[in-house]
Amino acid sequence: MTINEELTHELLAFFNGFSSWENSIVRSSELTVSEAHAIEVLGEHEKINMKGLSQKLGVTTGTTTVTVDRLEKKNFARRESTKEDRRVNLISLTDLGRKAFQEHHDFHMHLTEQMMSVLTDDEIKQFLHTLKKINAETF
Amino acid sequence: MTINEELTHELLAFFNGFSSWENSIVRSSELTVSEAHAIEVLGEHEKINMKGLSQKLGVTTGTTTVTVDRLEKKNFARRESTKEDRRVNLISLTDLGRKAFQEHHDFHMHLTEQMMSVLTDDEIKQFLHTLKKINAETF
DNA sequence: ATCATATATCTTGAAAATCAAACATTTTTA
DNA sequence: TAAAAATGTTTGATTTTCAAGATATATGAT
Repeated sequence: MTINEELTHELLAFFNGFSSWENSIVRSSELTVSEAHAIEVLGEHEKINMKGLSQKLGVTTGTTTVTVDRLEKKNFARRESTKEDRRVNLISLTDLGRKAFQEHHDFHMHLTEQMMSVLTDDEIKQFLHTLKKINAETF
Repeated sequence: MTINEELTHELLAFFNGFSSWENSIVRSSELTVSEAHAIEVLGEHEKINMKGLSQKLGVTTGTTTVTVDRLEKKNFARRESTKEDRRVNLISLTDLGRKAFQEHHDFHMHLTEQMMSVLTDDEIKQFLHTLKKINAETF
């Protein structure tokens, strides 16, 4: 087995593990999966338009319209149109949405802590450095 | 921003990036998303039962029943019951399923290569080592 | 051996998630 | 200004999912 095959295997295991964890967290919360994902992104942007949100989520804008519709209906997010470009809707979290974000974010922080607890300080630093590089160059 | 917050942020970005990439790959293939995920898992196990497959995928067994139904209908996988425990179905890929796995796996190998191309050899080794540790201890 | 409990899987009914394509509106470009 | 491009929504269909209940089988305690 080449190192790239090993890496591919571990990356997939990591992705599936992360995904399973996320699903079980969301299942026991007030949010649906797509709502949670959208809130994760919205929590890191003061305001973001539909196109940008769709790209971050990796889905079509049509799908995002549906998701944001539901977030608005549940009072987690709001749309706001802009003067500069009247086609654009800027999405942001409401106070309630921000609260949901915090709760979900806390779970993620716990997961991170759990993952890091098996590593040395040097390994953690190196891991962060590598992740940053990969994210910046690949995604 | 603490290092754990940074890590959480980068992990989420990594997960979303990986997810978006996977979606766009699958969209341009003959497989649906859930079929592709199931095939990814099945490709790494000679045989696996419904419960195990469900856990690997992070979904309920009911959902997995539907997915495997479709894989069987499309002749990508087969169910096989066991003598030892007659409740259990062992799932495995057909030749056609194995071919689909290989094609999909090749895409993953390319993604891995692309990600690794921005790292030094040492960083790659360290990254693999860290991933293994995290997967073994966390998921 | 029998009965209660646990386990593995499937079924059902409903909701959520998704896409592609068509549409409306607005902006940009030629 | 007219055509092309961009942003977002709608539509119609399919896929994906869950929870809860049903079925069949296995296990454990008596």
